[in-house]
Amino acid sequence: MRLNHVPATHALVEKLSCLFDLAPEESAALHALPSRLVRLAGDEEIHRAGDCPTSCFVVLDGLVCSSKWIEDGKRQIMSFYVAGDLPDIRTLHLGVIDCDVTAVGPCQLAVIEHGDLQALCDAHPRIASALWRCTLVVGSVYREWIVNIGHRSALVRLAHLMCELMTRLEAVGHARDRICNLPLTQIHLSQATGLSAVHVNRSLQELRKRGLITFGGGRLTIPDWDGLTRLAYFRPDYLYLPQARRRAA
Amino acid sequence: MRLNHVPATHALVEKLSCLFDLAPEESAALHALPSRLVRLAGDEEIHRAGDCPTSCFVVLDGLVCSSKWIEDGKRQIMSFYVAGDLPDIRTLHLGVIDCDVTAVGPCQLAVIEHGDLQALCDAHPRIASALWRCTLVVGSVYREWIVNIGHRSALVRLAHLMCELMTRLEAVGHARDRICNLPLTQIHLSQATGLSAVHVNRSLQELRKRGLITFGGGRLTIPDWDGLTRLAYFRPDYLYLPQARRRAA
DNA sequence: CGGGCTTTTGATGGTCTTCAAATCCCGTGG
DNA sequence: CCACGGGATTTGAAGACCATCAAAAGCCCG
Repeated sequence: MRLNHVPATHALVEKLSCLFDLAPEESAALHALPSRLVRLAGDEEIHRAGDCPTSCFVVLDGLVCSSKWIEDGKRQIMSFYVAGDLPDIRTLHLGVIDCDVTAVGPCQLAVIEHGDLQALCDAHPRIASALWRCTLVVGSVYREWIVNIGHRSALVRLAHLMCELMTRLEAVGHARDRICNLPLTQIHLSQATGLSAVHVNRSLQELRKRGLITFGGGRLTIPDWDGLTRLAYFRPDYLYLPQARRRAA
Repeated sequence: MRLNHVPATHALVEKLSCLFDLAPEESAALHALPSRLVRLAGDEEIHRAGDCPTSCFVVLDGLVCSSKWIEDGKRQIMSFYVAGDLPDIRTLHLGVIDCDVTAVGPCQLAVIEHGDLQALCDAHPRIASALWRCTLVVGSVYREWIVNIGHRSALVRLAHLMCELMTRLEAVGHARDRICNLPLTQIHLSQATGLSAVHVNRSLQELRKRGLITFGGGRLTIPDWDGLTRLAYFRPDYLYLPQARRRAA
């Protein structure tokens, strides 16, 4: 809970400078943004549906997800968030949050008070625009998930999710050579894809048998990237990844 | 294609005044916003995936949807838009659009150039915030669709969609007494729910047999609202409908 | 009246779910 | 060091739900 101006600043500058050239005063404002560092163990709840948070956070490290509990005791995961993402920035404008937000594995977050973030947006419209844009990209990912869950078979659905996560982790430098840490259980995967855990298990075996992935122990490897993307019909356009700076990092 | 300052203005003032009290200068700015009226027949394409639109539009009347064509020639509808909605406002910040936007039935739209909308946002941050909020609500609807498609049975899935559309149409005064015009075919419903058209047909019959809905000929009636919402586990929270002003209209 | 789209019906089969139990894995405590 | 326990993974078998294929019937509009 100690005050620490470094973490959020760094992650946000990193993120926003991919979207547009930060002016000196914008950089300065970001550096002045107060934030506090929070560490969480796996499966810790950050927000519960119905909460009215008064702060937002940036994921510095680890994996976060948003989910809803369904009427029959099942859970649907709606999205994952990786380093640099702002999972709950919408609470700045919506107030009540309509889903749970949970740390999947051990996480490091930088928490920013709504007031500070709002002041930043008021003073720097281009930063506000960039944050707006971030929420629009998240919306685009939702759309792709609707496609994935609505129309694709279990095998393809899982393959697509693997492609997405690997691509997003690579984009922020958390994956290299198609290898990344991914603290997901097969149960998480079943909740994210709308499949039963048993069927996820069998589909994963099939993907492994085809030599497309290695997955287990919190680690994902994709030895045959072309094969997996072809199977998954994966086109990364919907992620709206900034091309610049990616390789430089 | 004629210039007409009335339509977009009126719809936007209507929409935004639900979210916050418009200051006189904000009202004035909205009234000064140039827009042109466009009428479309059913099934007319507004944007195609990959386009880079230079304008946005407000739905004045009718139904619009966004959709993607899947690899095997099928189509997934990701969302519907009713009067007052801004289906493509994200193009203001994202540039390329990643899905098709199509008129479902006959529509009336008010088109606004990106430049004019951007100028409005620059000059009036509270309007920009309100528009941002609108895109966040759309995101919330996406999340609920992921839940719906991912975890609910065909019958419940359709029931939920009916509840959502009726609620949204009522909120903008386009439904009364649980009756509304809804120019959807069963094929549209199948594309929106990820079900086969045949199964949609059978599920609709079941809903009718239970006395929950009447649907056909472009018209939806829900004689047993409580029964339908109970079946669908429908909780309208995720729509973030403004309570005020609704009844007054 | 005819053509095209939508809706409806029937029959079959595949994908995925559910239930149940065994195995594995890993951290904990005796 | 090993026994224990709980969660995760794996396997098997049965059946539900939904997709697919095919074709008939209904409907609207030219």
